[in-house]
Parts: sequence; structure tokens; C-alpha cells
Amino acid sequence: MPREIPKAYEPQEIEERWAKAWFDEKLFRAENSGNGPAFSIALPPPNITGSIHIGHMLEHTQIDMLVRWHRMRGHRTLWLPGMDHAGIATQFVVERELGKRNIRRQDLGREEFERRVWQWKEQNGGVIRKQMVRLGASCDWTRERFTLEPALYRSVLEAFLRLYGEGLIYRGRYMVNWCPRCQTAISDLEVVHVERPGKLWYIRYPVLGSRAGEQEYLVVATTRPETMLGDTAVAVHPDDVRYHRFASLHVLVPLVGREIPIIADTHVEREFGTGVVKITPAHDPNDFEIGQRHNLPQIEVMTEDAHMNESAGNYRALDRFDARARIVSDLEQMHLLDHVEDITHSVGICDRCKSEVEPRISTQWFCRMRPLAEPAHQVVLNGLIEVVPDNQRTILLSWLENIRDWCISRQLWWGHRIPIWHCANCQGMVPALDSRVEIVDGHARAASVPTECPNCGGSELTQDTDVLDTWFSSGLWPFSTLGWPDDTDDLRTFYPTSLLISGYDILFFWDARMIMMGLHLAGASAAGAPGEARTIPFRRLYLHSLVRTTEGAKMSKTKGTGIDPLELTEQFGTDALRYMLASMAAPGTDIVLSEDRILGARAFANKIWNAARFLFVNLEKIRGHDLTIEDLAAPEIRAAAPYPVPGDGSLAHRWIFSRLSSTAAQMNEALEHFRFHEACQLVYHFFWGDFCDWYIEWVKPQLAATDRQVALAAWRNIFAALDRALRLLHPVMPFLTEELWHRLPQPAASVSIALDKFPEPNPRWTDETAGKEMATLQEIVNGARNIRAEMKLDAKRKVAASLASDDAGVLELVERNLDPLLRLATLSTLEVSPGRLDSAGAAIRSTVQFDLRIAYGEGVDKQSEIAKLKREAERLAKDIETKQARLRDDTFRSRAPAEIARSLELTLAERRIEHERLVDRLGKLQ
RNA sequence: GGGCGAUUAGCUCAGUGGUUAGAGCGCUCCCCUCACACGGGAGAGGUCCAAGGUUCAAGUCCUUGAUCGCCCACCA
Repeated sequence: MPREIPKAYEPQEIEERWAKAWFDEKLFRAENSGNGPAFSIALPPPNITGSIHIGHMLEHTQIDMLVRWHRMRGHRTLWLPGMDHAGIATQFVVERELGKRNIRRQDLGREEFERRVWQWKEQNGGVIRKQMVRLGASCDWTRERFTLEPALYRSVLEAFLRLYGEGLIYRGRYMVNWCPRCQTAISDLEVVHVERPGKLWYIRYPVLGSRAGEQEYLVVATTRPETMLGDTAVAVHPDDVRYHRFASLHVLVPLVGREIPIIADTHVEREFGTGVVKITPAHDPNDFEIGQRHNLPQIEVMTEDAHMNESAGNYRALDRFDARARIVSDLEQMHLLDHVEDITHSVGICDRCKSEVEPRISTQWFCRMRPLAEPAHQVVLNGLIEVVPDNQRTILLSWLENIRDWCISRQLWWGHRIPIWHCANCQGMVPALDSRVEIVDGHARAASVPTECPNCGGSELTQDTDVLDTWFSSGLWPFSTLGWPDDTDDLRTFYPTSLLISGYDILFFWDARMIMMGLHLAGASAAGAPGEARTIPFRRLYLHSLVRTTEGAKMSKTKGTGIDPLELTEQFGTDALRYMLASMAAPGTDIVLSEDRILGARAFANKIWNAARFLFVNLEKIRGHDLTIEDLAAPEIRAAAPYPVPGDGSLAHRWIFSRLSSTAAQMNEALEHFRFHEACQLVYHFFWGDFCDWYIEWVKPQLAATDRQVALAAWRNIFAALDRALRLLHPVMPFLTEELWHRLPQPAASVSIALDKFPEPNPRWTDETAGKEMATLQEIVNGARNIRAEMKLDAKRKVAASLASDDAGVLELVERNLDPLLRLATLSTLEVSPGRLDSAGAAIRSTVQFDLRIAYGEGVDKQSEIAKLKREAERLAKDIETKQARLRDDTFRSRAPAEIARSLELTLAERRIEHERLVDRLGKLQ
């Protein structure tokens, strides 16, 4: 029922109320049984450490728009939310908290530390859900998942055990990226490269046993002198004639005095530095490989936290950078530093903590990727997964082609512990017997623990201490969240998911791995056999834009460049923020936020509010007809709209419903192709331009008509149109539309606009005639307004005008719509006649269809009119010329489609008429 | 070193080979008309980065270059 409606739209109270109601009523719970198409989408699980930033908000707005749109189209729609335990990030945060109280995790021990993290999670892990609820995400919160919860740990165990059993997971001693701050291995993807200024030190290595009597040196260039303590060779290119005479000789490593060979390896770049490179197999990935080829010893000179170890002799216990400085100065003193160059080079840093990564040899777990990447490559290549925008597809394919094994073990305490036991007796490895989990202290661990080593019968088994990379469990997300490996209703109904929406920044981290894992693993359940279409985790992949700062950097909370969407929400309203983000979300380009855009969005929300307010406020005024809102806007009454208005008043109604139909069609098309900005623009233009500026203004008198039948039809139509407009708007502005929808009478059983239908194009509404007629009438109004402004008439003063046309249809149309024309153009009279009009003493607007004339009042300055007409005439003349030239061109005639030529001729004819009239008028004016 | 993207109105950006290239904001002028000044009306403003090319037709496709940004890469 209508009630007091505030003048200005105040979103906060409304939004909080509906957010709570939607959540409490479990409005978005998805049915896993029943008929009809299902639509499912898994939320990219945010880290529990985080809070929603503007990038999430962009992502969630886009997902939510599509989810709401599908739900409103009658699909059984699931948007499954959840959180990621975020191994390193979370451990980092909790350790920092502990650090404030001078506690190290080592002081607590593993179990106690884990307990503390869980505790932290209980206290802080709900922030994101609260925020998402508040921001209107229509997730099925009854299905919320956490990557470290028991059911998902079981999926992880199952996945690990299968891959291990197939030989796709192996353990070995290799060089990995080591973060000395986090004290764990990290994967290649977690290393980010930054260009930094550095130095290239040229160091002289004394050559042993060369020409008698003269000490020769090989000069070696390095950016990392501290690693020279672990050198076990120097290398030259085998074809480098400069160094042929040194073959099979040795050099001394300065400072440590170790004798090492000079080897030849094609890996050496002759042009770089001196063409001689020091080889440190224990501290450089290239050197590691060269070392293996040449059987070189590996001498580690650093500890886990990047200090120098015992092998570093005098430099022991120094931090790596301090050691570097000391070594350089020592070399200098010994005259072994040839020279130094300033260079810029790429340094690998830890994605999480930004420390310089240290290549380090250690025993880690790896996942063999080639066999997993191959099917994924096929699926993407063959279009079984549609990637949008398309250029990302190429990027994904080439990454899959060049994939390398994935280091999946982390030396952390927070995560999925590797389900392998080591035999103290024979060092053999024994996996958990199966993937079952048991709950201890509320948390899961492997239940089927092996008790005896199958190799040697030994019974002293201890579980591997490493945990899995967070992305390992994320990689299972689309199916682990649906109950895999069990054959569940959810899995059967919602897997494969319909779509994945993620930022392109995690294409490799997450999207690609889900594809690989899904294809390899999900098949063994009811979802289908491996590699079949049914095992594909999602059929479409949309990579959305990133929100950037004005400097173009990715927004990030750690850098302090993040923007808190809840602050913006507080200020402008969630719907406005959502609209702003969606309206900027053109596929393929990143977004730079602007305050102007959000102000515009807020104005739009306010406009919608006030349009609705207009209806409800004016409803009070027609009580004389003894009509209630049920008579005017009951659901079944709205369904039968549009109603003809007695007399000549139907045109605007027919037109707005026709516009409604085509807008719905275009919005469907836009949303189908992730063109969120276009969908926004369409509905914006429809609502503000068509509905408010024209339709409401046009029919205002009808709404206040004393003729009951006129008022009744008009009111029914406008409510019906408003209802459709709200539903078109709902996916992007859910709160505002929900609030207004409830002010219209709704069926007793329906609780939310979110469960109502999205308007579909309706052939019954399509009305080309109404479209053309309205366009003509709008031209007349615009022409009149233009003349008025040009003549600097008082905006309120009504003036007389006349209109003439050669087209009887136009005359009749104008007669029929005289009232709205007079009103909207602020005219006192409009005299209508056949033929054309004389422009003497008046301003005229001419189109092909009509002449519109307003006589000059006194004191009118003709000069601006003349200038304007001249400009216009020039432009037309030029246009006519190019069109004529085009039409005279034989090649154009023979090659261009007939349709194009015809429409060109038509336009040319129109332009000629317009030009003629302009010239004529100019003549009379001067 | 490879790859990708951007360059269009003062600003932020749309633009799917085919009329006179659009929007929002800003700017100028008029209007506080009984839904909305977060409003209404009218207007000004663009050699579509440059140079070539393809085409009957190019902001749009191709080539080269410039500037900016991003991603990937084991060159010390």
C-alpha cells in the first residue's frame, strides 16, 4: 500500500533492512531437484584474512547481476559462496598478531598455533560474509563452504591420493623459490618480478696453472657476489675462442680459496659480461641445472632465513645483504674486484611479503603438470570452454603449452597437511589408506592413518610436516563444494558449473588449475568420465577487469590504495555503487574509479525513487474516482497491460511498452555477452530518457483526468510499465527495486522481486507505428524548444506556433496529440495546415516531414539565428556533396550492397530538401 | 626478450566496416513548473596518437612507428 515516501532517496536504512531479510529468509537457497535449467556459479573464495575491497565489489556486482538475471528467468540458480583458508596470508596475519605480544609460533608449537589460527578465524573470518550480505550478493548462504572444513579436506585428500597413486605427485630435492621471510617454498606463480636498480660486479678469479710466471685471471660478472662462496665452477661457452686455452684448467674462488673447474656449457651467453659465468648450483636455478649436467657439487652457503651458514666461513651468520657488502669490500681490498657496473635487473620477490626470493635446494612435493595440462589445452582450444574476452584464451593456451611442474608443498602449519607418512626404518613413504577424515577438536584430519610400512613392516611412521599450497584446494572448488567425491544431488544438478567469473590476475593461479583438476578428477563421480564434457568445471569463463588506481596500479589493501566499498556505500548507497561499477565494466579494459561516476549513479537512483514517488503521491489525488491501488496495479491487472486510453490518448502508452520490449531484448543480449556497461546504459536510457522525460510528462494530464476511464487506463499502464522497469533494473540495483516493488500490490505468495520474472521481449507490445509517431512528435517538441531557447524566450512564457506538412498523416498525428505537444513545448496554440510555411519574420525548424514556425517577438536578435542556419547549411552542403560523389562512383554502385546504396539515396534526398529550405529561409532572413 | 591492451569531446570512458562518431560528468544560457536542483530545457565542444595500406566504404581491418600500462620469461 502506498504510504509516506521520503522526498530524497535514503538508501542506508532500506538496504540494511532488505539485506537482513534476504539473508534471514534464505531467499537465495537453490533447489537441487525439480525441472528446468540450472544455473550455477561458484564464488571465487576470498581469503579469510581479508575484507571486501572495491575489486571484490566489482566482481560480485557482475556475478550478482547475472545470477539475479538467471534466477528471474526461472533457472534453478545457485551462487555458492565461501572462503579460502589462504595458507601463507593467514599464517602471516596471525604470526604478526602474535608478534605484537612477542610470541613466535615456534614457542607455541604446531598444534597450539593451529588452534590460535582457528580462534582467529572464528573471530575475524565472518567479516566478508557480513559485507557481502550487506552489499546484496544473492548467494546461497546455506551452502557456504570453507576450504579447510572437513568435507573439503576430504576432497583434498581424495584428490591428492589419486594423483599420488597415478604418479602425478612426486617428492624430490630440487631448486625451488624460497621465501626467507615466510620460510617456505613458493610456486613460480607466487614470485613476482620487479625491475630494480642493481650492480654488476666484475670479480677476478685467479687461474691455476696457466702461463708460467704470470698470474692470469678470469673475470666473472655477477649480481650476487655473496653466492660466490658456494661456487663450484666457472663456465664459458664451448665456442668462445677467447677462452679455449683455459679448457681443463681450474680457478680459485676468491675469499674461500676453493679450486674449481672451468667448464664449457652452451647455456653461457658470450655477449653478456665477460662471457664467463660463475656457477653456484645451490643458489641459482640455472646454475643448478648446469651443475647437474656437469656433476658439480652443491655447496649451500645460506640458512633458511637467508643468513650465511658455516660453509660461508668468515661471513657466517651475516645477513645475505650484509655479507654481500662485506664480500665486495674484501674483494676490493684484495684487488680482485675488476670493476662495477650499474644495471637495472629483474628481482624475484615474494608475492605475499615482498621479500627477495632466494632460490634454494630443498625437498618438496611437486605435481606433474603436463599430463594435466594437455586435456585442459584441448578443451580450451576446441571451445568447450568459451573464454571471454577472447585474447585471454590465447594467453591461457600458451601458458598451458609452456607449463612446468608445480611445487605444491609449503613449510607452513596452516593448511591441508600432506597425507603421507614416512617410515623411520626404510625412509619409505606410505599414503593415507583412503580419503576419510575424522574430526578432532572440531577440525578435520586424515582418519585412515597407516600403521605399518608396506615395504619393511616398520611401525614407526610419522606424517609429513608440510601442508599443501592453498591453490591446491582452490583448484577443486567447483566440485569439492558440491560434495565430491560423493555422488550428491548438488553435484549432479550444479556440476559442471555454468560459468566462472574471475579477475584475469588469477587466470593461472586458479582458473587454469580448476580446469585441469576438474577434467582429471571430477569425472570419476557421477558427473561423468574423465575428459568428458561433463567433467569440465565451467563452460564459460569471463575474465573481468581490474579496478586500478589513477596511477594504473592494481588496487591493494597492503599498499593502502584499496578503497573500502562499505564507506562508499555509506555515502552513496550500494545500488549506486553497483550501478557505477557495472556501468564501467566494459570487457577487456581496466577501470579507474571516479567520484563523478558514482555521483551520477546516485542521481540515477534518486531519479528512480522520485519517479515512483510521483506515482504514489499523485495516487492520493485521484481518490475522487474511488479507485484503490489494487484496482490500478494488482498483478493480474498489470499483466494485461497496456490498456487503450479512450479518445486519442493511447500513443505514449503503446510507445513505452514497445520500448520496454525492445529494451528487454537488448538487455538480454547484453547480459548474455557480459556487456554489463551496455545493459546499464540501456536501462538508464529507458528509465530516465523514455520513462521519465517523455512518458510520465506526456501522460500526466491523463493521470489527473476527470474522465474515469481515461484515468483508469493511464494509471494501469503506468503502474504496469513501472513494474517492468523495476524488474529490468533489479539485477543491478536490487535494494531500491525491491523496496519499490513492495509498494505495488503483489500476489500473497510472492516475497521478493528477486523471484519475480525478468521482463522478456513481447511481440504483442512491439509497435513500430507508435515508435515512428512518437519520434515525429518528439522532433516537433524538440524543434519548438530549440527555437524558444534560441529566441531567448522566457522559459515559462507560452507562445503561438504553427506547423505545416505535405503529409496528411503527420497533420492528423499532430491534431490527435495537440495537448501534449502544447504542454511539452510550452506553446499557447499550434496552428496546423497543409503545405509548407513561409519563414518571413519567424524562426523555423524544418524536417522532411514538417515545418515548425514561431514568429519573432519584438527585440529578437536575428543574427544568432542566421549564424546558426548558415553553419547548418554548410554542414548539409558538405554532406550532400560527399553523398553525391559516393553515388556517382561506379565502383560503389557495382560493389556495395543495394541496400546501402538505396538508403544513401534516401538520405541524400532528405538532406537536399532540408538544405533547400534552409537556403530559402536564409534568403528571407537577410 | 616475448605477449597483451590502451591512445576518441576539457575529464572518465562507450563505439558489433555502412546516415551527420556517442554517453556521463564538467562548461555556457534559461528555468527553484505542484516526483526529483541528486531536477527540467537548450547549447558549445572531436584533423578518433602518427604514417602507410586493404576496401565501393575505415574510429573500426592490416603494417610500421610513438607514448602509456599490464602480463609472461632461468640470461648471471
